[in-house]
Amino acid sequence: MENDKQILEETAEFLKVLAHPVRLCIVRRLWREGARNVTYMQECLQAPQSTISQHLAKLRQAGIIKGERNGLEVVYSLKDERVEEILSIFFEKSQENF
Amino acid sequence: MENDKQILEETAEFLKVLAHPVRLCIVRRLWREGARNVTYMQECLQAPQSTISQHLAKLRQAGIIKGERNGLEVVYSLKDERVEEILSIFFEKSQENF
DNA sequence: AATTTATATTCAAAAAACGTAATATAGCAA
DNA sequence: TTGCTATATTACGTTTTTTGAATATAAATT
Repeated sequence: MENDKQILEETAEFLKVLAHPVRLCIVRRLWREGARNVTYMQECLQAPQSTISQHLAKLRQAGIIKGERNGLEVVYSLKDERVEEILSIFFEKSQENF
Repeated sequence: MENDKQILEETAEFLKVLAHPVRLCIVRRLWREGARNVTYMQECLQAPQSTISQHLAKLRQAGIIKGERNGLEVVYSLKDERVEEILSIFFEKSQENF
C-alpha cells in the first residue's frame, strides 16, 4: 500500500510532538491532575511564559490537548486517549513520591 | 524529586528516537517479522545504505534494538518491550493489507 | 478609556537532527 | 593476500527544532 508511508509519517509526527521533556511534563500533569490553566503549568516547569505557550500550541496543533477559554485563562486538558496509553507505559498515574 | 527532570529527559529521548518514519518502519518490521539483517531493511526502505545504518545505530544506542553479527551480516531484533506496547497502539501486528 | 492579567504570536539566534557521499572495517572466499 | 560483500563511521552541508525576548491580543477591572 502506498499510503502506508503517510501513516508512518503521521505517527512519527505524533510521537515527535510528545518527545520533548517539557511537553511530556505538561501532558503527564494533565493526565494525572486533570484540566489546568497555563499559569499553573508555568509554576512547575520553570521556563519563560512564551516557551510554555509554544509547547502548548504544538500539543494543540497535534490534537494531543485542547484548550478552552474561561474568562482570562485558558484551561487545557488531554484530548487523545492514545497519549494516555503511552504515558502509562512510562509513568505511574498517581505520583506516589512527594 | 529532582531526578524527575532526568526521567522526563530520558523518556523524551527514547520517544524521540522512535519518532521518525524510517526508524518507525524498521522497528515495526522487526516487530511483525522478527529478526532481520540490514540488507533486507534497505530493500524495503529505499534509502542509501549509510542512512539506514545510521538509523539502526540510533535505535541501537537507545536500547530499542540489538544487533548480532552472523558472519558477514548483522541480524537485528527488538530489545525493549515498551516499544512493542507503543507499536500496538498505532499499528496492527499482522499486516492484513497487501 | 486606561490598566491589568493571562495567554498567544513573532522574530532571530543557537542547537539539534537529517541525509548522503566518501571512507573504513569486518568477515569470508578465492 | 587480494578481492568481495555486508555493515559502520566520518564529514559536512541542509533543514528543523528550540529558546526567550519583544510584542500582540483578549478578557476583566477600574
